[in-house]
Amino acid sequence: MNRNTNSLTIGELAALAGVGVETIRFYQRKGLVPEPPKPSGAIRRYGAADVERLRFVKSAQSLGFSLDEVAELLRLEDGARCKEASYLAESKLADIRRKIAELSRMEAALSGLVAACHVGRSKVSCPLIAAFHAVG
Amino acid sequence: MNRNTNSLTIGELAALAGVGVETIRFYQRKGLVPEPPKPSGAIRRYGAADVERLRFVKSAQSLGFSLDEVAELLRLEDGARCKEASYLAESKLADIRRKIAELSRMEAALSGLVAACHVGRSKVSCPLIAAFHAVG
DNA sequence: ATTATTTCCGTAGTCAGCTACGGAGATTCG
DNA sequence: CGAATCTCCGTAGCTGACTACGGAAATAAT
Repeated sequence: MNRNTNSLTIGELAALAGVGVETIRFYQRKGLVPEPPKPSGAIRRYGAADVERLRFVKSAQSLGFSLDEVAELLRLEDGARCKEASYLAESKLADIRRKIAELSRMEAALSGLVAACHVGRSKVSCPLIAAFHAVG
Repeated sequence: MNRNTNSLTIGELAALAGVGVETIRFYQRKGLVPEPPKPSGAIRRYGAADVERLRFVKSAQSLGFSLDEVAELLRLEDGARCKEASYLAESKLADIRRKIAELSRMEAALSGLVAACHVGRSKVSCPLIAAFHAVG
């Protein structure tokens, strides 16, 4: 499993990244992941970088980013021009920080609930929504 | 705008929560938000709690929770039994903490990129994906 | 070498989450 | 009071993100 050799078939890539083969093709059509040239016969080969890229797409997606937004994040990874990259990065940073803040409020509310449950009695009400009053 | 009076029509509720009227009806059918009884004529009335609940749904959704998962979070809010509530809460807490950890790695990677850009020269590459190598 | 997988590629179907439509009744405005 | 606006409810259509299908060509297995 050499880091610089592209020895994987699309099926192996899919298995390693935890997605379906059809999902990879779909992402290729959208330009989210590269469609490498055919080295020998008629079968494309993939490497470790492709596995990581696919995992990144899935992670970002589970954090509430749409595929279009993931594409923007990937443009940063791919090394856009500094000026525009930093502009886009700042905007994404704001998104990310907002998400972290909201999740932190959720976490506080839920861990409070769990703690109250473990202690025992006490009126168990879950101020999950209340934790969001301060949000935008 | 009294906190305990339900004086809003569905249209006003939608405007305050920043969603469409049809979206509210859709959520009512799914059981995510209550469909109050008709007080006088044939028109339902809503209050501040409904506004907060809708905002919560939208927030949770933007953090990568599906509507089914949001429904589970809301069951906690609605005061499920302590035993089961705490079990579900612990599981959701794990989700939330994983999301926070992933977002924090993203944040570190991106703010590093922005800092490098502001400093000036230096090869601007964005190790966004690399920040995820440690993830599960 | 023949059979079984797998790849490739295009097109079509599926599911979640809305969004729009239509028509009857309720409410509000001038 | 009459017209415009809104609500109610059911059903149908749309977008994003897959997922399945089908048939030819390539590769792997026995």
